Amino acid sequence: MPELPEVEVVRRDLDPVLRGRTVVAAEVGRDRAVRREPAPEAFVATLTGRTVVATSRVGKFLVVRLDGGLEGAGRDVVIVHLGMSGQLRVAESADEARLPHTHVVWTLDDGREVRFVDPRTFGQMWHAVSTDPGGRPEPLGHLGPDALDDLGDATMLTSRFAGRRIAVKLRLMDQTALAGLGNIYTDEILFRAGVAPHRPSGSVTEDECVALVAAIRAVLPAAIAARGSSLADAQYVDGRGRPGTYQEQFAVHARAGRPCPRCGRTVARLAMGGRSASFCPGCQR
DNA sequence: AAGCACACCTGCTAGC
DNA sequence: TGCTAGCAGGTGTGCT
Repeated sequence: MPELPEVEVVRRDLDPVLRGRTVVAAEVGRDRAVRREPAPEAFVATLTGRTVVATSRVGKFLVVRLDGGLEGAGRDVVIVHLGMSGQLRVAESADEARLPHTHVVWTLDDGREVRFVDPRTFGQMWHAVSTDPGGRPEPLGHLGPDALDDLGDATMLTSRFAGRRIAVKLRLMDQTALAGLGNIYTDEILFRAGVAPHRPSGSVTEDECVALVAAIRAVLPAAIAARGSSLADAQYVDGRGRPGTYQEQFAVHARAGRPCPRCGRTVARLAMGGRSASFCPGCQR
C-alpha cells in the first residue's frame, strides 16, 4: 500500500532522526525481513557501527546511505521497501513497547530506535553498494525514472506507451517504465487526466500524455502534503505513527458505487491484472 | 519478448 | 455467534 507519496513522507520523517547518527546495534527478529541477505547476521554486521550520511528515495524504495566501510562514504547503502504493510517507526527509547510484527530494530547512538514493523511481511531491507555515492544503487537499476523527481515531459510517457497493448493503468504501475505509482495513485491520476484505465497504452494520444504528466505533477505533491493515504485495511502510518489524510481527497479510488465528484455518474470498478481499478465511465474515455 | 499468472503473507470483512 | 472463504496489496519469477 505505501506508494511514492507514503515512502517520501516516511523518508522526510526519518531523515532528521537518522542523519549523522551511528547505529550502535541492530536486531533481526524475523529472517524474512532481510531475505536478500546471505544471513541475518551479515546484515547486522554490516550495519553495526555505521553512521547514516543521507537518505534518498527511488520510486517506492528508501535508500539509507552509510559512511565508512571499504567502499567509502555514501557507497554502502541499506535499501528498504515497505511492501504492502511495512512501517518504519521511531521509538524514543528501548523502553517503549514494541508493536506486534516488529521484525528489525536499529538502535541509534542517541538511544532512539528505528523499528521496521510489517504484518504482511512483503517488505524487506538489505545492504547494497552504489558505484556512485549520489546515484542509484545497483539493485534499483531496473527501475524507470522516478515519478516525482525525474518525470520529464510527455514525450517520455509517449515513448513508454508506444506500441504496447497492455492497459495504460498497468503500464503506469510497471516500475520499470515509471517508478513510484501503485494502485491508488494510478486511479487518481487517470481520473484527473480523463483516461480510462483499460485503454491500451499504445492508444493513449500525445495530448493525453500531456494530461497524464500534469496529473502526476498535481497528485503526487498533493498526496505528500496530505502526508499520504491511509485506508481501512493496509494501515499506513508515517514515522511518528500518524495516518495520512489524502484519502479524503480521493475522486475514484475505493469509491466504486458512489457518485463521481465531477459528473455524478456512478464510479465503476474493473478487475485488471489481478487488481481492481476504479474509474468514472463518464469522465474517463 | 511482451504480457500474463502466480507465489509470497497476514488481517480484515463479507457471507454463511 | 462462530466459522470460513475471499480479498487486498507490490514485487519477482517463471511460463507462454
